[in-house]
Amino acid sequence: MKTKYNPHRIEEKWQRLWEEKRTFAVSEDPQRKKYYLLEMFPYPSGKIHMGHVRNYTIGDVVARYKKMRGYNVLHPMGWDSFGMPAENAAIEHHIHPSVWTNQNIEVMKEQLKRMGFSYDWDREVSTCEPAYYRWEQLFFLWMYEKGLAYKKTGSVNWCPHCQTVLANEQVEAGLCWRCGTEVTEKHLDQWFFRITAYVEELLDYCDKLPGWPERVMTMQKNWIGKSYGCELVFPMADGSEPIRVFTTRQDTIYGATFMLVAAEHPLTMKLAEGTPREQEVRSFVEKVRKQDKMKRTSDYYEKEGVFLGAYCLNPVTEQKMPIYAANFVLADYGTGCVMAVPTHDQRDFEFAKKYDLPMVVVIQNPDNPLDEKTMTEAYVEEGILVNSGPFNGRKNLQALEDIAEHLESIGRGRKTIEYRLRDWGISRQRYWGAPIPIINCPKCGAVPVPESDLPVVLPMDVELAGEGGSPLERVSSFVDCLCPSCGGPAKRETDTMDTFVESSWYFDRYCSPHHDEAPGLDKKKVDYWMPVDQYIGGIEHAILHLLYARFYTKMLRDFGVIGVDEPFTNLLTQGMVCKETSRCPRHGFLYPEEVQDGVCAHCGERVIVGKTEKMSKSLKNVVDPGHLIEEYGADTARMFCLFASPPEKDLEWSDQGVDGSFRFLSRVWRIVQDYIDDIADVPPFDESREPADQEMKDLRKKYHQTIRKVTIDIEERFHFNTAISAVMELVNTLYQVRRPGRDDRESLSVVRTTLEVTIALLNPVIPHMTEELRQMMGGGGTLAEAEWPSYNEEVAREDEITIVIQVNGKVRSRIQVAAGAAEDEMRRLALEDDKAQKHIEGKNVVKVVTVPGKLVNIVVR
RNA sequence: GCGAGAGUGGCGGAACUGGAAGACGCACUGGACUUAGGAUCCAGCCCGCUUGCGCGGAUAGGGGUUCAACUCCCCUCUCUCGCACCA
Repeated sequence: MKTKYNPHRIEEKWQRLWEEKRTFAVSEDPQRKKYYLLEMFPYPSGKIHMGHVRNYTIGDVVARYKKMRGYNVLHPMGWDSFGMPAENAAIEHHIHPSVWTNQNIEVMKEQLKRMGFSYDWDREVSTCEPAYYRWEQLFFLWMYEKGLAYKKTGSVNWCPHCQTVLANEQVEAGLCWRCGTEVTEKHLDQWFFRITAYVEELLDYCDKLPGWPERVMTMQKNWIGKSYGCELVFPMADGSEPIRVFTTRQDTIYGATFMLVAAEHPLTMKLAEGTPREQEVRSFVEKVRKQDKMKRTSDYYEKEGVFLGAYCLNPVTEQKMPIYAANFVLADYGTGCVMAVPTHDQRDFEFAKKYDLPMVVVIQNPDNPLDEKTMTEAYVEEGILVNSGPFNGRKNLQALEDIAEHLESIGRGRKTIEYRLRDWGISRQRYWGAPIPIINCPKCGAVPVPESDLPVVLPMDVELAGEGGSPLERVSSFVDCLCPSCGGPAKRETDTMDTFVESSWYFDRYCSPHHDEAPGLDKKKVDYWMPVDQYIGGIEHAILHLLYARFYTKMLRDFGVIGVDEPFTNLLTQGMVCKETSRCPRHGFLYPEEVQDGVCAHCGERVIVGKTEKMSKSLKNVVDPGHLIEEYGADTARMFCLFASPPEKDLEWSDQGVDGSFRFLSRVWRIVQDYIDDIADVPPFDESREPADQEMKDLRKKYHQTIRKVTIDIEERFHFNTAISAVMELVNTLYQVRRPGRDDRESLSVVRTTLEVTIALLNPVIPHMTEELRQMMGGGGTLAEAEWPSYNEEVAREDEITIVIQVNGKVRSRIQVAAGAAEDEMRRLALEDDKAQKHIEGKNVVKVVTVPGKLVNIVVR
């Protein structure tokens, strides 16, 4: 019986079957080795895109592979379902965020199921449900108690478009990371998580996670930005409160000739107040505040400042140093004040030149002596200390430590460490997020909601108009409440939490998704599954999400809720899905379906093909997975995503590539159909024997080699593209084999096993078709629950090898030798070889290099 | 500017620790089968000279180490990503 490959019928059939049989449902089994495979959960934005398809296909292959290898595999899926788009949709389409979100979840869940991913859907988690965020609120209370959550007034990044506060990390080059609007400054009371309490451990473990890509670790280290230095004390000339600065360059202290203060620093106005300069300084500060918002328009601002009319003293030279406010000094790094050493810092140099301030060389260039009067830029290299009192003549870097100690001994400084990392601002003036469980009482201040009153549920009856402020402020039934402490009238906190909080622990929740007792995590189950063995997701989360999740994990560990130090043992950051853009001179960017035969479907103009970029709606260079499945089926979509490039690289979309993948699937399908009648009642090959027929012997060897190659490619490198290539070779080989006669049962059994191996190896990639073929061939059960094929190293080994003969490094001939040929033998055969002889003739053989199993190189002169 | 990564046929990509450059696929060319095919099967396919065999050149460019370099070292160019006044 021969049938045509009909992906839809097959795929829907097996998806139904897996669901009915609960094939991928798992529970803790201490007898078996666990494997926790996790892909970053999606935001339910509407429907899935190719980025999801790729990410989840990669994960699914690993999950299915590990299952076949006998692991107890946890492979969950859920929804990062709080966030601004739901609120924007509510404003635009007058639909409640929860309705919009749940509709999207339904659609996307259907799509994921249609892709055939092996999720345990019983563990589905949706972060916008009170059953989820109530535990987050509980953690918040614990954090508040321990001082890990606190409130602070501060200037924050404000996006006028989204009407919300943004974390530093959400501001990219002065623009809102979501909408690209220019970010302004606003002063508000904000909630913060004290991530800095864990800064050392977070940094430490950067070197203890060998399963993470180097560059992600580097990015995290840079983000944390640890620097060793000194806090130095500069007395004021008039004896008032001294100025403290942080520096990593205490070796240049003798060259510090003036002092810089951040314009926004309180000290700036304090020093200027009541002096004739007050007006001038005030307008400068205003100017800098505005400058800040124009970050994007200029690469670097021109360095500017204003003299504050005051002086401090250099702590070692006792020289008077004028104090300036400057636009390039950061208020929130170090102490907000900087000692200026114009000779050895480029910024200070430019500043000194502009305002004609004194310069003293303190690090001399040994090769090319410096002179303050002729220098055109700061000297920032190493050198010999000069004009530095007792430290003259020493190498500057080697004196760093001694100078620090000297300053400490005279009470003018101490060694400190400074970090770039700031505490995590989690307040959002938004509706669609987890409420912060705090009540603000006019008498008692901020009072935590009692644990027994959790969850603080987001009210459903809310009006979303899109105007400023938090929508929750207008819901009096939510806001007005009684103070848990004094019983008087109070107001509920209306800020909601950053959605990165939800994604900082969802992987823990997957371990016991229905556990409804505090703290929402069943320790025994979490201990069994955590940590995540393999995490897969986009590089765009290299810093924020991953750093927050690491922080949260350490904190929950310290709360005694979980038992691991780090959440993700191995991390794979997959590349983006890209496609060329198409553009019509009249209609702008076009969707692929708006282009027909190279012309615009609307006006017939020739389409301009642009460069390849990440698929995005704005460029319209997107392929809808829905259409792809409709046309080719899920198996082809999966196949293409894996075959086109290795997972960590960007994937360039190619319609022809998709065709090619489909063709290969058809080719596999056809060859099974071709043999199906002949092998119907033939058993698999009995591996304890050897086929009599040479061709069958070779075919058997080939499938053993293929199993080996595919196993290694998946196991060691996740290189599915080369694994698939290997199976393609096997299929090609089978096509080449002379067809055995109907009564040649031995040869047919080799063919049967070849087909079975092909199907098993491809199962993680194209699960539907392979299940169907196995069933057609008379296999029982499902491949999903079958064992990964094994190979015999002995059989896989080549018994004859091609040896390359080189003369002076150039390939001149190739010979076949037995696999175990001795070096002498190889050498003899090479020297006797006719083709090699021609190149040796008349010359001296100087040397012969033999590499067993590879080559012989004859060096002649 | 600093840091990380990359650069291989017409294209996507192979080549693990230095040992046959270009696996596999796409595109292209030819053949077979066909009423026909954009289906399928088979074959060819880095470039140049030869047009059989053979020879030479090729892994961004230049230099080096080595019997041997896509692979290691130095310099230059290009691209991508991250950070970007962090004192």
